[in-house]
Amino acid sequence: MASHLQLHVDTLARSSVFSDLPIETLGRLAIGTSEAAFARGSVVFGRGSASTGIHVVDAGQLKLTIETIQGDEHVVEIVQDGDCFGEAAMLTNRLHLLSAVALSDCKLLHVSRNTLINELEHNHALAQRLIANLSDRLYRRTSDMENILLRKALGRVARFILDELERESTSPSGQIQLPARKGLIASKLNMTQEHFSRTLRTLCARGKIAVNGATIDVVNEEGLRRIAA
Amino acid sequence: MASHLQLHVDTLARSSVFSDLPIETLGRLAIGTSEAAFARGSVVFGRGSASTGIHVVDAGQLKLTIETIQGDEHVVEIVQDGDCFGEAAMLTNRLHLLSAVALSDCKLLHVSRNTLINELEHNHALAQRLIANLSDRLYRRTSDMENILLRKALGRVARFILDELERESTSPSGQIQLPARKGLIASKLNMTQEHFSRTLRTLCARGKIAVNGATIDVVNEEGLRRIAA
DNA sequence: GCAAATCTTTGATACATATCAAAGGTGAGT
DNA sequence: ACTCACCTTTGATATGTATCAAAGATTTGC
Repeated sequence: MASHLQLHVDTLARSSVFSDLPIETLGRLAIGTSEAAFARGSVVFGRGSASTGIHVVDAGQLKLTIETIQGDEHVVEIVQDGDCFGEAAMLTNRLHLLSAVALSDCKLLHVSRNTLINELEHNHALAQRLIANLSDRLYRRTSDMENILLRKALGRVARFILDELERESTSPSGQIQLPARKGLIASKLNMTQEHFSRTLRTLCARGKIAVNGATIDVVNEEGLRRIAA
Repeated sequence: MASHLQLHVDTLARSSVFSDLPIETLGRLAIGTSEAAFARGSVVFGRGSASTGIHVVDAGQLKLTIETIQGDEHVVEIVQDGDCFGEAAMLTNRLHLLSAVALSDCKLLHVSRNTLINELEHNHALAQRLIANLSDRLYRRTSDMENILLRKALGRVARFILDELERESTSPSGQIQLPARKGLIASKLNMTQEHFSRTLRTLCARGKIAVNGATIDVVNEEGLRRIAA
């Protein structure tokens, strides 16, 4: 039992929201935390369901999507190790707008609403972490909107590649790995898979990039920048 | 001087973020607060500028937009009395993604970054208000994305009208007032002014609504709902 | 209350992107 | 290694929405 809790504490400490919080805080949160595995393709929560708490990804990858009744979907975000999701619905006490679906087998931690709300009642450090988390999310969401609404397909893809290039300062300069299947990225960029594929080829034809499966080499960064302006 | 501060305290108390906070908190915030008037059309802050604090609308109406260098713009939000804006850039300490432009003559309060950050350092009630404010904003932003990305023009306009209908529980049932110029609403719904105009006429032709200037009567709510599905 | 500026509607046309269909790849499980 | 399922590419066509242009309708400022 105690070791169970200790594992949860460790996992929480590795997440972006809860890292660096006092061990006592994590201990109290861990009591209201449960772990669950989700197989590839399973739905963690669906649009319109009530929020029961916040989810933290321990392992695996998930997509957060908005969907129509007819089955159209749009990927809003792809989350993985250390990310958390479902905060907005929990904190506003409203129904989930997004659906969360496992893209690979996942291990998730679930911190219950009550536990978090109670802790938040008197824990100022936690409140500050949450503020940082929410404002960052809001900022990035605004940035996504900017990319989707202001640019045409060619510019959106160019911007996406440049953003990835910046995020992956680790890998060999001038090369990125697509973070998910192309169809999902296309969806996040608000275009069809087919159109994404064609757009990538256009960028190749213009000598800006070279595509090799999920690997993209940026041949002409300055040119990309001009397209993404 | 003291009366100046008192006025700021009153205004802050009328805003959605700061209302119901202890008078002492508001007093401290008021010290770092300045008031400014902005004429119609003037820019409060532009995209890419550094955040200096948070803005609270005392009177007037503003648009928050994302813009391209070429001058294309998209309205992200229309703010007015009691609303505040600029939180995300301030709290993440990043540059403004949005531009804020006065749609009418405005009176704004500006709470400086330092003042707010300092107060936030030890004021838990304020932190909780900020969390509520941010999560609500994030939730609504997600909802906007849903409307823009999942529906075609006809559906977006239908959804917009239904949302307004719900917000305006005050006015005579089945009637709404457009909250801004049509061109701005069109932009918020990610379509041209021309297309918005045509879409409105289509909804009239189909017997769902009746348009009279900025007043829209909902003739067939159920039909609208079907279109907005 | 009138002129000027600004907003809105309408029409004709062009373009970006979606959709449908089918072939080519790639990877997982046996 | 082989098959089956799934992902990706390519092609042909359809459609939604933007753009350009100009006439009406409001609102603003003097």
